[in-house]
Amino acid sequence: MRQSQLFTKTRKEIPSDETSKNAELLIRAGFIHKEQAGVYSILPLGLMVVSKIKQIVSEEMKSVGSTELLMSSLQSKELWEKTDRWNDEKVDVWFKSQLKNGTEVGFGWSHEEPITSLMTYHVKSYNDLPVYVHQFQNKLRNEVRAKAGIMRCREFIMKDMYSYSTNEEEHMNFYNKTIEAYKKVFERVGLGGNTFVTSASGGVFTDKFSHEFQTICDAGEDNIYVHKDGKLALNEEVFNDKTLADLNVEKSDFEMKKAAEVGNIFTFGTKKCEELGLYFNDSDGEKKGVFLGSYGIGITRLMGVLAEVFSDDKGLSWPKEVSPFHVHLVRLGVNGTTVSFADKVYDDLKSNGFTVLYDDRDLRAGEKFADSDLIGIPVRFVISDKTVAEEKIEVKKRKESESEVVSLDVALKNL
RNA sequence: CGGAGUGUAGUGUAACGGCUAACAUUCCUGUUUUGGGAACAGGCGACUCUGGGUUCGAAUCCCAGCACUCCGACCA
Repeated sequence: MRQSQLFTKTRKEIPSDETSKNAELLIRAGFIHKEQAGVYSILPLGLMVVSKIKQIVSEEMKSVGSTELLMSSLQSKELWEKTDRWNDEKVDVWFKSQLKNGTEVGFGWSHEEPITSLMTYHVKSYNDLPVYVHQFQNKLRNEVRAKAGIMRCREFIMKDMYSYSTNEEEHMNFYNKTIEAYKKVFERVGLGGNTFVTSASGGVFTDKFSHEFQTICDAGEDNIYVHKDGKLALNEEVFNDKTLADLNVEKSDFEMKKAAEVGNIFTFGTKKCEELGLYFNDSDGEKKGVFLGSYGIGITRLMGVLAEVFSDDKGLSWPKEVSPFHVHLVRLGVNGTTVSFADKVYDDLKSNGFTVLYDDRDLRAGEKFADSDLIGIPVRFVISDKTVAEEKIEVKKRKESESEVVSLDVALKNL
């Protein structure tokens, strides 16, 4: 798109009410807008990043056999009472309201209950299982304290996936496939090297262990212990003598790191489905409870982690896979030849299937470069009165300081 | 939810209890400029978070509320 049509403005000044790097940069560059503490609107550039992340997650979820749906945000009290999770003493993040007639409703902070209830209408037999579904949805959680920019919000986008299996073995098969799929997600968004699968407690979800995906990041809220082999990692909450003994490892082989939880997976077992009346008839005619698993990735939090990890003193620096555009085409100068050449390159890039942010504004070079660095598209093409004579383009990568002047054909190889 | 701090043009800051609340930036007009956030001139923009109180006089002091940030507790 033409940058002259992008309504968002960049800011030089750091917002005084933000101290986290992710929020500072994302706000300054025009990716998000703060509405309240822990509540952010997503602006066009931010939405492009969110869409890229969603696309990657969606592809990987589909690769393990999940189909996408979209649950409602308003939820009924009765369902959550069946599993004893309506009570504010049990779940303290509920936002609740009531209908005009006094009926109480909750705003979805998670969807195990409603989606399991939904499944009772569709799952009757072992022939109907397994079922894997996921959605991208705005979760509402009444966090006592929002913090760290978009890392912990009261409203945020989450991918949640649910698996319904006939037995534990079938469940574990999917669970393990999902671990691999999650690893691919984090590799694809550029965080493969610093994201660890860690064992953690199940929290309010389950009595069993769960697995978290933790990305090493100063803005994170968790402390994890990474084993020197680089493969095993444990959350602080389960880093104790018993766990170490169970795993047969030495405490001294671990190093503590600050990390942000970008994904997690839980095994529920059959209890919740039984509480909500989700049973199936097995091949021998026996009625059995369905085996449930739950799998989350915080999409907006992931954007925050990406901003934290991929940025420098000049601004954001997106990995190629999640950048809002493939290339930032910066035009310097307004003489006719330069403009028409830049317009042509813009059209050529688009027709080659690339997404382009075309800085067609009549501003000085310094301001354009500063904006370009701040927004952080990985590749910049500069067209100016200097380069236009030979119909060349100056290519500069966001992470590098040198640039080269080449023809369009050569420049394309950088994308 | 405990503790600490901060609320002044869109943004970032200043102003001893005392003149029309200042400066920078953004934005608007114009001139000149055009490879790292240009220069000059003019202009718009603030009931100083809200409500009380002290005082001849409050952005400034006091109280309450609200908002925001940080620390802790909590936490997918």
